[in-house]
Amino acid sequence: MKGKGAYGKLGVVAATVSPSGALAKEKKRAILEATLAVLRERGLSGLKMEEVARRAEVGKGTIYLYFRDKKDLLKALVEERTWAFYREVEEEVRRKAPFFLRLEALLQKRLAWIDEWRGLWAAVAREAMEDPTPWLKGLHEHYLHLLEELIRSGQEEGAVRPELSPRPTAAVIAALGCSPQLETEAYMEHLLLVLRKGVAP
Amino acid sequence: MKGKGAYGKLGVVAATVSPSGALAKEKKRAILEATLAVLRERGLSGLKMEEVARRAEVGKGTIYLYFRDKKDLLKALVEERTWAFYREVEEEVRRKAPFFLRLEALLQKRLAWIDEWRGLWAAVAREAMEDPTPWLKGLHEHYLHLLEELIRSGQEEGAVRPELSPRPTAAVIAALGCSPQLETEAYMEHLLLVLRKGVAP
Amino acid sequence: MKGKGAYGKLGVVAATVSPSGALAKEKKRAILEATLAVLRERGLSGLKMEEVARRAEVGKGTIYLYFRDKKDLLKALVEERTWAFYREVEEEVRRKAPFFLRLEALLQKRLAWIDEWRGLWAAVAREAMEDPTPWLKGLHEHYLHLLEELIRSGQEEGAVRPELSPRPTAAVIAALGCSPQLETEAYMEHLLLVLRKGVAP
Amino acid sequence: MKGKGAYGKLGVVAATVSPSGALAKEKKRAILEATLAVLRERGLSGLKMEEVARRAEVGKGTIYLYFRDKKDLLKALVEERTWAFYREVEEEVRRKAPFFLRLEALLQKRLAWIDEWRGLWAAVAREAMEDPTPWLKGLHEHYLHLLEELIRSGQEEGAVRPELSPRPTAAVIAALGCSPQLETEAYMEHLLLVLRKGVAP
DNA sequence: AATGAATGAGCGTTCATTCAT
DNA sequence: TATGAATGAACGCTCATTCAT
Repeated sequence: MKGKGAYGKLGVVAATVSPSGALAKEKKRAILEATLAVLRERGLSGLKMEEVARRAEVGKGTIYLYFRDKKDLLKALVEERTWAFYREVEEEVRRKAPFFLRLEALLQKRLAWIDEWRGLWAAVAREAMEDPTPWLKGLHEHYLHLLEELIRSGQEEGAVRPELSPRPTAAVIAALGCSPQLETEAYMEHLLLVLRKGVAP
Repeated sequence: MKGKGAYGKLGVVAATVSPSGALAKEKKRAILEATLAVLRERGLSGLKMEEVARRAEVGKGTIYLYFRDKKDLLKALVEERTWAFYREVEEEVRRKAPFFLRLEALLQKRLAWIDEWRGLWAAVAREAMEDPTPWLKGLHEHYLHLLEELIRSGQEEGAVRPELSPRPTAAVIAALGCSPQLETEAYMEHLLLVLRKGVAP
Repeated sequence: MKGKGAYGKLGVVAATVSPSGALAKEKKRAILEATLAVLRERGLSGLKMEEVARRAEVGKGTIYLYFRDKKDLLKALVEERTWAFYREVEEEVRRKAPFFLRLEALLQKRLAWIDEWRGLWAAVAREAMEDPTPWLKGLHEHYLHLLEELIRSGQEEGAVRPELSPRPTAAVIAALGCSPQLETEAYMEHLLLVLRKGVAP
Repeated sequence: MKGKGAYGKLGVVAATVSPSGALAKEKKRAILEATLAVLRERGLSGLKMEEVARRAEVGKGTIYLYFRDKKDLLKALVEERTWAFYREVEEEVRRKAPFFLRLEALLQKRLAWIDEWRGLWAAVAREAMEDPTPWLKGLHEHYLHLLEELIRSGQEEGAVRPELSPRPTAAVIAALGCSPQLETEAYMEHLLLVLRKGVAP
């Protein structure tokens, strides 16, 4: 935060200090990907900037052209990955397909996402932000909205019991896979049982 | 030669049997308690041995009389707290009381436990152990058994729908509060609806 | 500036965070001495904490028990050395001895001091403080006062021409050796000529 | 292989003869000027090549077309500025004008020069050269010669007391403003008193 | 000639761990 | 048993320098 003054003569001062351009985006992506990979393999305390650089095949200093510091890198990672996941969920929710197919695909994505983080998501978010609580709340709210939308569309489609209120049901679905130890099979079995219209609970 | 020098050649590793005695136990407890407090306040990367010592009102070196190193301290913390929680759950499960009272008390305890860790539980466990997966699986299995036992006793008591299989239902209950953002109210509402015998789902 | 909280049970919280005690003072002194030595040999950009530690025969981390950071170390050095010099000057000024003996001794001390810093004094002061100007002004004012006192005592003693005003004369003496290149011999010759009562200028 | 790699094998060191041409000279000047500006504002440790480039409105790499490295840049700066000052002094010394006017103008220039460097001159010189002492001595000798010449011309003109030897007097004048804290008013007062012929000292 | 993205050696600083007391 | 001053390996980050364009 020292000398970010306007560079060059053109007023095209990028929003970030980062190098701009198409292949710059590519490099940024590579760094984020490497970060997650190291995080999964070595855990939070095993996350060293040097190894991230090695993994991303860039110089150590290069990371600092794209991210202010380690904290900023983690923040970018958490945000980017979380929104990417939500975009996928959104797509799935709005896809033209029978409710239970969409539900299953969505749950698979959720599990993949959980697995991707190995339970470190919350801890990384805490490292990344001063007070992560409001941000986390906001994210979760967004997720719940998507799931509510899914339930409603399932009810309109006639696949889901109409007497279920969307919000609590969404909350239950949201809980899936919060911990890597959950028995996903059993969880799904329960969901199918509870949601499916015309089946005795 | 101070610092992190070679760990005792000739196997003369000072067996960390810990000081014995009653007030020694008390000191150990104070250290573990301080560790969790610092963890909650400062996060995983903010956990410094020095601050733990200050909080526990002992010297920095004293911690090393009770725990081999930081990793060992974390391991002890995770184990101690987790088993303490399971003991409470067990007690609740076996208490002589109507099913739904026990269920509610249990869910409250679960929420308190979740809140206690602020989502750091998994990350701390990863710091503490080389390969945490089997250990975590074992723990969770134990928890599920307790919940299954609860469901069964509820069915025997006639409070829970007999057609629910205990295992999947236990899995759903176990998921409660895995993330601090879950809507616990909604979650409970859903559970009551689904479990309670004689109520249309 | 993180956790300076009260240590120990005794309320004897030292003014600094530094370890207190007699041999602690000794260590602090050794570090400061080493700092100046490195500074003289390697210049400002050649001043590495590691070499200071090696020179002071302490561990690198030990320096940080006595000084907050490099800047703080430099600040302590500048202050300590400067005041030490002024104390010597003061002693000389007030010594019971003929004026010209005191003047010569004082000028020798000044030269030793100048040589000690190798012209880096001002640069080090700038590294050490946010805005060094007022502090420098204050120091110099103190020095000028001492020299004025010297002139006046010389005049009372009858050794110095009474028509010289003390302040300007003090300013001229203060200028001696500001740069290591000054010809001290010539400078002294001039001073003797100008000051000595009863000698044609 | 980027970074600080081996300096051209086979002696293919791009002789830093600098780009030639008129506007090339202009660019070199801009870089030197920017260097001094940054030095004054941020001090020696705050002197970053990047900021120099920004100030000079050239690319960072461009600096390396005109100067071998940072050290070379500093050396060029010290030399250029010092000689420029001496040229001004020389001009003043040889100007056709009454002695005391020339003296005053010279002292003003000296003060401006001192102010320009903010006490960093010696430190910068030390950064710039391996062993700066002989070079500094040479410079100072040149300055003293000029001042001696001034004194002599003042004596020939009949304005300066003939009994003063030029060398010591030159040394005293040279000392003016060696430190930014000197009381220049007082210093001048003293000089006028001492030098002016026909005035009782 | 000019540029600035990329690099990595190097440095300041932290903090888990030891051990003399 | 208890302590905290001392240590140095390790890590985050900087910035002079290079070189493809």
